[in-house]
Amino acid sequence: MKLSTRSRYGIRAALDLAKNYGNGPLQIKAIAKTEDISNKYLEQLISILKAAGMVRSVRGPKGGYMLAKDPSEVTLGDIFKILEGPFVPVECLGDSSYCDKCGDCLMRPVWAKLQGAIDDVLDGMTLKDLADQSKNFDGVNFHI
Amino acid sequence: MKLSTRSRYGIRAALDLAKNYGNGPLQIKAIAKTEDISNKYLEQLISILKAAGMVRSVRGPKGGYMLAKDPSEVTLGDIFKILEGPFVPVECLGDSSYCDKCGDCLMRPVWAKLQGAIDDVLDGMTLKDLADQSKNFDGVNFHI
DNA sequence: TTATATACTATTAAAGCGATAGGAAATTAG
DNA sequence: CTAATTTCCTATCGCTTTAATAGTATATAA
Repeated sequence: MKLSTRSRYGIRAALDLAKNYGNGPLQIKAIAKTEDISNKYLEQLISILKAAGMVRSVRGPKGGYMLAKDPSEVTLGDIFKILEGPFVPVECLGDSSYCDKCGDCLMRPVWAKLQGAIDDVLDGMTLKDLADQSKNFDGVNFHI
Repeated sequence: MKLSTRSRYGIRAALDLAKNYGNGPLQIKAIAKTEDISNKYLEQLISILKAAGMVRSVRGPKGGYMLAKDPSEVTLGDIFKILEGPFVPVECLGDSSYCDKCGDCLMRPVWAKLQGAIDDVLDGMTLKDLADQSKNFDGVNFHI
């Protein structure tokens, strides 16, 4: 079980935006280059983030993207939920009317616990946390 | 982000085997019927569990499958790791030589924490725990 | 007016998932 | 010995998702 590139690319791009927060727009081309991600593919991912209200955009020359919120208010969980959908191990967790036997279900509490554990980790880390840490490194932040 | 049917089917089948532990082999046909899973597909999943040493088999009439260990020694994490592969958000977690900059990597500790949180939940629940709980219910254990 | 950058939509190759199919090999019952 | 039963093994298939590529339209700064 692995993460898709979507969330990883998304987090990298979002971190670049976070580090540039307050300094005007950052262009797809620039992000794609520093992160070594396909220009057009990254465009799609960022447009998803934009549709979800996480980033704003400016068109035309000197345009680009910027975070819509302060980096301290954006968690990794936010990015995940947008790009991969919420972690819902089984349908009935999100929709209790999915099945008429949820009350008797042996596994439902286990899945709920799993969901909670994952959310705790991802919601407990903000882009600001990461950006602060990245000051200790020179250049590239992470590589996968 | 959702679980595949593999681990869910696998857990259901393993729980049936756990409840039958000590009473001789249980046949694919029987498990598939009570769990309403495709016979042939379940066969493949159980053969994976067998290759991993989790179940034993007896061929021929009156044959079938049985758990190779006591249900108290089989965790949900075991089943997951066999059927879905270990939860390794990124390659470099399992293979530290994957990338020569793991020491500088900002995200690696985050992924490691996530992996730990998931493993804690799944490794903390055994088939015996589930089998004991299932005695409180009549018939079907869970439904997804 | 032109160059630059986002916006939008379509397409594609490859991989994984869930399932189906058919026959080989082992074992038991008669 | 034979027939029935059950696991074992491998191939295939339809479908969806992923990651990426491509092309055109639209907005805007200089």
